[in-house]
Amino acid sequence: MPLDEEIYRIRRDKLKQIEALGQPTYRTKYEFTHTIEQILTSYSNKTAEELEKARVEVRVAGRIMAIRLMGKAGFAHLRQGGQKLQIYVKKDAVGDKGFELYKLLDLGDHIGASGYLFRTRTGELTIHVEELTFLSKDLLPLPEKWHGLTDVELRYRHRYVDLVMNPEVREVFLKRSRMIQSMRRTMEWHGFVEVETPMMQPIAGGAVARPFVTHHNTLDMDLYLRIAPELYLKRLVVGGFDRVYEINRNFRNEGLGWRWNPEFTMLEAYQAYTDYQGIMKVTQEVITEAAKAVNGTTKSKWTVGEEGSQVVHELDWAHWQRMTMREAIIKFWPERAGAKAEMIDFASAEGVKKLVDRFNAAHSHMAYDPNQPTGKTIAALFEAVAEEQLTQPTIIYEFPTAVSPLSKRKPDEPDWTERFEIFAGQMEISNGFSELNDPEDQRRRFEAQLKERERGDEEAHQMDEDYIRALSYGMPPAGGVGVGIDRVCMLLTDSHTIRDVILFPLLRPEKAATTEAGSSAAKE
RNA sequence: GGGCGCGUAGCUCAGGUGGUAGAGCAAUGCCCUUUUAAGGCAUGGGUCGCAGGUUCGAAUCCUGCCGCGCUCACCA
Repeated sequence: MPLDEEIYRIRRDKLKQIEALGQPTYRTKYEFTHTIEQILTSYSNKTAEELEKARVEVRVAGRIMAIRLMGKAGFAHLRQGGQKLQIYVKKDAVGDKGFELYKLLDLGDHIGASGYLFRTRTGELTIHVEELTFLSKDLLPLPEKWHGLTDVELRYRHRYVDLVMNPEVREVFLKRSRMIQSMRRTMEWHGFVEVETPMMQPIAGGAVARPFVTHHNTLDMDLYLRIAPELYLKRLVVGGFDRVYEINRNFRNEGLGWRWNPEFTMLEAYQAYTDYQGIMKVTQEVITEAAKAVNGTTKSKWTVGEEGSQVVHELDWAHWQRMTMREAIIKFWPERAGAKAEMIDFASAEGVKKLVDRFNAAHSHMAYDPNQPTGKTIAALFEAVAEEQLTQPTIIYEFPTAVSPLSKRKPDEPDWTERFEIFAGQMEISNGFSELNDPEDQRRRFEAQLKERERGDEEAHQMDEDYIRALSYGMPPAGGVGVGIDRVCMLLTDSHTIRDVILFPLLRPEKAATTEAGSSAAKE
């Protein structure tokens, strides 16, 4: 019999013995007087004498994380709400039955304990237990107490165990919660209304990505899980919601990686009567306030590099660097690539091609397709040259029209749009622009995207006639933005994989995949 | 998808250049009424990821597969 089955059986037997002691095995509730955190904050500064003089009676509940039996007395550590408190169980104090119960407890069990506070010889604040109440049994063995659960796969697959064993994991998700609360507060403060728009859409629009497909039986139609809420939120701006936002999941059927999970959370917002500069200001404030809510300061640590040669950056969320995409390419132009790029180079396809040639001669490779629009090449060049240099929060603005099918053009440079992205820690964390509200221009942009699609770009935007109709009813000028919540959370918690800020990241199924793949391979 | 690495007890890990499996924690029994990675004595626990191959003999060598991690390309 495998060990965990044996332990399971042994612990079920103990459960029966516990019942025989008169303790319901899965009772419905336990009235506690204090959380463990309350006890720690209220009594940590009380001396042994003070606790003795004015006895403090408490009832707490928690999970046993350590247990030490010494003949006719014993200790245990209870954890509840992320905090730990020791209890002391003495046969004289809890009686024969109470002590029998104590001896039947295992690591991981939930119990209630009532008694009074005291300090042990070593000074640790402890409950002197007078009554033990059994609450729930852990039938499966917890991981080793010292190293905890470190196997990354098990940590993600058995997140519940990860959370029990690794307090710092719990802390990251508490910070994530505080971060999102703060973002909602800031948006509300600015008069934005939170809405929910479809997750299942007949046309997957509002971004450039491959969608997941699903099917509705009664209507017999294919639907796409949304890749962005953008086009629906802008329909709401048409409808008179001047300030509107949504915090919710997007789904993109693409690769996984340290910054990519197929479902991820986005804050997306639209503000009427402003442009990309206006929405940029709101976005900066949302992130600055979130940083404060998470870490109590606008600074956060960002550790880069392998263990041993680590560099710790201090990200400053109150000071934002700013440059146009073209300025960024010029600024970060690598010395190895010869003469620096100049503004004039971006004005023609030939100029851009020369830049790519120079860059590729010095570096390894940047894909270049002479048939694709020049703007697309410039954007690719930016990613190759500058993106990995962007550690501190940096706003990059003015993007090529060719890669910005939903943004308004710059009045003086129609090949460029009023669009910005925010970068930090080598990641894009936000994307915003002055929203294109000319329905005829929008139709031409969609048509240009359709051409890209015909050229084989599966991710190019689809035509959305209803969206054009909405614009035709008149959308006020507006600025809009999306903020990648998971990535901001990574940056604010010094987490270097998106899986550490998503409670249940996508993994291959545990057993089924193995068996299925195995059996189909056997058939072939 | 390509490259590199990993998979041994419930957990954290040794071992491995071929000779049939080890530690600590966890578990079980006994001792112990202020311990704290409690301690002491004893005991149980493994298809060494899966399937084939080489061999008298495979955890170890070879092949394939599965899973995981890192990395490159595409993507927020």
